[in-house]
Amino acid sequence: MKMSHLGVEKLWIIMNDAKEPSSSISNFSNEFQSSQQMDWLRVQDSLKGKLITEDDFKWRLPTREKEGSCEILKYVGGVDLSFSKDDSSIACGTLVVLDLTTNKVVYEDSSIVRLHIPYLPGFLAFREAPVLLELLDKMKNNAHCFYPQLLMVDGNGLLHPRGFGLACHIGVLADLPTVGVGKNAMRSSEGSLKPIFISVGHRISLASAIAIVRMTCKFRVPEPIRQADIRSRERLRNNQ
DNA sequence: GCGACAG
DNA sequence: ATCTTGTCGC
Repeated sequence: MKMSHLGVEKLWIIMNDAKEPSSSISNFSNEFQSSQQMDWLRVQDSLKGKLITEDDFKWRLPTREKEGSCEILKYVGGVDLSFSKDDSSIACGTLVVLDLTTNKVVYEDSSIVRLHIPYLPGFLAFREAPVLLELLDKMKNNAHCFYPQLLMVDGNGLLHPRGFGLACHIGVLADLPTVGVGKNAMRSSEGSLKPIFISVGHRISLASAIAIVRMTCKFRVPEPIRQADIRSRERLRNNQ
């Protein structure tokens, strides 16, 4: 009840924030964009109702002690998009899966697409999620044995103006535990040299999210995301 | 009026 | 996100 109230308030604010444009073209364009954003706010609000922000998985973190018959976290996925320098609407979405026991990439798939949705702060998911969800879907439908038990997303989770960033969006729609990894804060906070911003995506607690990111960080950015980033850039360079 | 604003 | 050169260090 509180949530729906909040949603309505925000719609109202956006409409009243819209400045009066001088030409009717931009008037129409602005109104179109506003109504689009109203839809998006409703989608975010509704998906947020399904969000789980605590540990909700059957596996457990790898430890050095030998565990019983419990499933151990082994396959961690990473997703990222790269963009063409010539045509900024051309993007390559990439999904990789790392085996934590060997630290090797055991799965890689990517897709080059033309994006029609612009990037708008706070609405990144509507631009980037579709390609990534498709890559996940393809893997799941094939019942691939390396399908990730957890997914790291290049973008924020709860660290978002409405508490529903790209990592949450993908997590809920794919029904997969996700962790958000941001490389810039929405509100700049230069406390460290170059921090990364870890936030809860879906079906995981912040403590677990941090622990898992830690154990996959060879460099600043956790390896699953770093590999997705490197490989998507590479594919865009060669192919198309 | 100026700066901020995930990727 | 992308543009952009060299440079310091393992």
